[in-house]
Amino acid sequence: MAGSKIAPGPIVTKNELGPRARRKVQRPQAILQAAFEEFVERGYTATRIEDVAARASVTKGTVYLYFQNKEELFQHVVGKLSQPIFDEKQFLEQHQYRSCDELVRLFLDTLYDHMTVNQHSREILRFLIADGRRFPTLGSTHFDQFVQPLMTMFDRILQKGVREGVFEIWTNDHISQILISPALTYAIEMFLSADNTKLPELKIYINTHYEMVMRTIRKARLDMSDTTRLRGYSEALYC
Amino acid sequence: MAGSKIAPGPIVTKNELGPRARRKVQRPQAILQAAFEEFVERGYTATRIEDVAARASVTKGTVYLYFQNKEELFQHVVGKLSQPIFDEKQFLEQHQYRSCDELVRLFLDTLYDHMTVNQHSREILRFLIADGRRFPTLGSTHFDQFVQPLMTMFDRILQKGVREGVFEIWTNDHISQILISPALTYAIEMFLSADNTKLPELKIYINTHYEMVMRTIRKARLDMSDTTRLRGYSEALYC
Amino acid sequence: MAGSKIAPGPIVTKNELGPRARRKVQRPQAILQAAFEEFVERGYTATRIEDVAARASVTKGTVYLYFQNKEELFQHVVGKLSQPIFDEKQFLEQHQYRSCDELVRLFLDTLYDHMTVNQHSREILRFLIADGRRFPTLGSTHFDQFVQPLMTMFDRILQKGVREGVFEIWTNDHISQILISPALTYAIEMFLSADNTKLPELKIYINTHYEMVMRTIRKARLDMSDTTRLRGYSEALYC
Amino acid sequence: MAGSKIAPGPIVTKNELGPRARRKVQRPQAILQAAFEEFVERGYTATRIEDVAARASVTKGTVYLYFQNKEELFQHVVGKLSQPIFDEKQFLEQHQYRSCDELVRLFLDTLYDHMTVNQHSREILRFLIADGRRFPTLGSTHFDQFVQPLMTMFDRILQKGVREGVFEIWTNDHISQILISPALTYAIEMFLSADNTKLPELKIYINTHYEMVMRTIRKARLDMSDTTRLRGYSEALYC
DNA sequence: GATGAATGAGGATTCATTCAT
DNA sequence: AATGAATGAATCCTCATTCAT
Repeated sequence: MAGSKIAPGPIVTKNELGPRARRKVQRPQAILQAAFEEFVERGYTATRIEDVAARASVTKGTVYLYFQNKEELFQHVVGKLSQPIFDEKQFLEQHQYRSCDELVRLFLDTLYDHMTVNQHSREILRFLIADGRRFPTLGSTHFDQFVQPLMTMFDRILQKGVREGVFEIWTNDHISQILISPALTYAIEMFLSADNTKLPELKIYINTHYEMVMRTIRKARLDMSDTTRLRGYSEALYC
Repeated sequence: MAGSKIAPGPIVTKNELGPRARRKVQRPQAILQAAFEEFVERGYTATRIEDVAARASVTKGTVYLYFQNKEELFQHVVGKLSQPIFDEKQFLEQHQYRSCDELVRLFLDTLYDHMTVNQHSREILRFLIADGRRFPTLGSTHFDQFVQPLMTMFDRILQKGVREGVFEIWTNDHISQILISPALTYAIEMFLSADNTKLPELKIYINTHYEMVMRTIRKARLDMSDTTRLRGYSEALYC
Repeated sequence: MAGSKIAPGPIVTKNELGPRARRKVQRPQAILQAAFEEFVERGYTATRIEDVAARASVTKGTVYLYFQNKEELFQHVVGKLSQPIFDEKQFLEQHQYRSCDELVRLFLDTLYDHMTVNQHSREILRFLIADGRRFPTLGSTHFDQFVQPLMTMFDRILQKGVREGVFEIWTNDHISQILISPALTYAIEMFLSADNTKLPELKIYINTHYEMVMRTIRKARLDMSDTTRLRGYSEALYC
Repeated sequence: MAGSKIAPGPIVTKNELGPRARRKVQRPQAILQAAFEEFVERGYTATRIEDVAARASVTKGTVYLYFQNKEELFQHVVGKLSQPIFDEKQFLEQHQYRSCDELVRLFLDTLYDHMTVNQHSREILRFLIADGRRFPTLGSTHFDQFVQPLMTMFDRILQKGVREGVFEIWTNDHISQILISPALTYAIEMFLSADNTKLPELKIYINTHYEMVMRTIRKARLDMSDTTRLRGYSEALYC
């Protein structure tokens, strides 16, 4: 920009930024974070730009310095959240020597962990549902960017299991979606219960979910005689 | 509930109501219906009382004749929706001679049918999620009135199956909730996909869901040599 | 509207309006008048709806009850002003026995009268000039509705004079426009001089204007010895 | 005037200015020019300092370095424009041997030329009319600096004609103003017609204007018998 | 009971102006 | 001298709510 010609302030030889420049980089981040929190707390319509600004410790005007308007701000917030929560390749490589059963368990653990720990991954759902009508693109965008990758990865694990003869999938119709569903239910319960009093204890919930998955897809081995088998590896992974 | 004020006093066996009285009874119903539709379409904040009024073919003032304010109107709308979608006793009596497998299937069919056909049953979810923060009571109210009964009924079916020796349930922790989850996922997908292009075909989806449930809970499949393999432990857990 | 069904208030048999209805008719007029005055005083951009409202003794909201937004209000104001200031047929019939000289004088008198007495007829010019860029349609609309009729009428008078042999017009090019110009100059001076101190005295100004017109178009003056001096050439040009 | 601060200190006979000093001189000029163009395009209120700055290739801050605030900037712009468009003495000396008829024609040609070619001379009018109320001094200032000199010069030509016995002025009341009026009308039409489609062809318009003037003021000579006299000199001057 | 005109608090957005760099 | 990030007053417009008819 024009600034480069004039080189305002010290000619920075090192890679340090002046306080102005540093702030200019941080501001939009701070605003996005503040906006996220406000949107989460109140929803799109009820969120006031002024509150976003206050939370980011700036004033109204500053928000408009970085974002055209409220809608654009919202889109940016959601866009940032829609990023895939974990990298497929990395996941598979990292755990390439695990059994398929263990992969399923790891997948679930990672998924619930994200949902629980990472507020972002969870609250985006609320946006999509609450303001989906107002921003029709959001839904499909998020689906492509966030949900689809999850599904695909789970599918890969299933297929791996099938190839290795440990899983048996009787249909390809929506099977991943159905098997993952309890995680969604849990997420939704999380924001339905204002106080988390009635919320299921996560550990136990995952156990049951995992068991459901395994019972659904594990190949029935004729020579099974160890009734405690299910317990074993589950406990090995999850303590 | 609040509905009692408004509820048309169902059983008017004798003399019909005069036109005045009839209107007095119908007006609030019409307004509630209109409000429901508007709230569904736009969410709480974005819904304007005037639009509700117009949709109900009355004027703003009239709305305030029957409801204190916008918030009360909303509460009434949600309250009305939260009523259980199907009656447990009736369901069980009606199908008392069915096998447990069939009961599960019937339960699922009924559930999906309600969600698909009955906009109310589906959209209430959106309310809860979208405006849950604004109305903290909603979540738990709805849970008690709407979700819990569903859960309980499914539980009864499971228990019946266990008693009859066809189902085997290894845990009591959230099992109903987890087994029903795919229905919730479907509902959410319904309002996330603006156009219903990508929506799974319902029949197939239910089939997979049903299969998942049965594989999870059905006692040792016939083609397995050891049909009793899991019994002991399941009974130990489930009392 | 809905009101008719219910007939609010007394069933008015005579042609009296209730206080509400009466106000409803008067309000838009009052708002338009107030808007006109504010726009005149400050121009489009600097005029605040709230001030318009205050001047009309209502509140902001009421203005928006009758006009979509500021721009529409402005358009209405201008539209109302653009109406022709006097009726051509009526003017000609009313004065059919006057001499052409008298008609010219009457035309000028009427024109200046409107400009002087009727603030509207004068101030519209300011709008067109000041905010013409913002509302491109205004200019041509006003020209068609307001200026063109004036011009046409003046033309008719000239032609009448030519037919009767008292006027002689050597060209058709913009002659009306040029002969009327001093009125425009006067109008503009009127709003350029904040205090009307330096303003020409109207009567004298019109006299000079009239004389200018007559000297330009009157056929050979009587005190000239050669009354036919210009005839040939004028007829050649004007057909 | 205010211009003195900014005016480049006209007579720099000796040593050239260094780049710094040169910029110090050029900046305000560039800003004034940019401001002029923006004010012309949008009017006072709708013009944003930032746009002025951008057009002058500087930043907002720089504008405030040279001008206290928006209003002062505007005053400077108008002040600069109000300078007389042509020098009376120069004009008269330059054309001292022309006939009075020719002087009138020359005067008109110069006037229209300025209005047409020189955007400044024309647009100042728009300022005065559009924002006259906001800046009451503007009107009279401009009148004194711009209009009055024009009028006076035209008066001088008339008086010269009278002295030489070719013009006959029957009154002193506003005669110059009235005779010059068509030029104003033309100017106004220029900015009323967004596209210059309907605009009169300038050459022809001036011809008619000139003819009007001459018919109004030329002394009726008894011995006139040459009906083509008017054509002659008009064509001589204007081809 | 019903109406709908009127209200005015509230929120999005703009932009002149300041000032640290 | 120049920059441009930050400010916040100002203004348009909306809409829940009231109340005279």
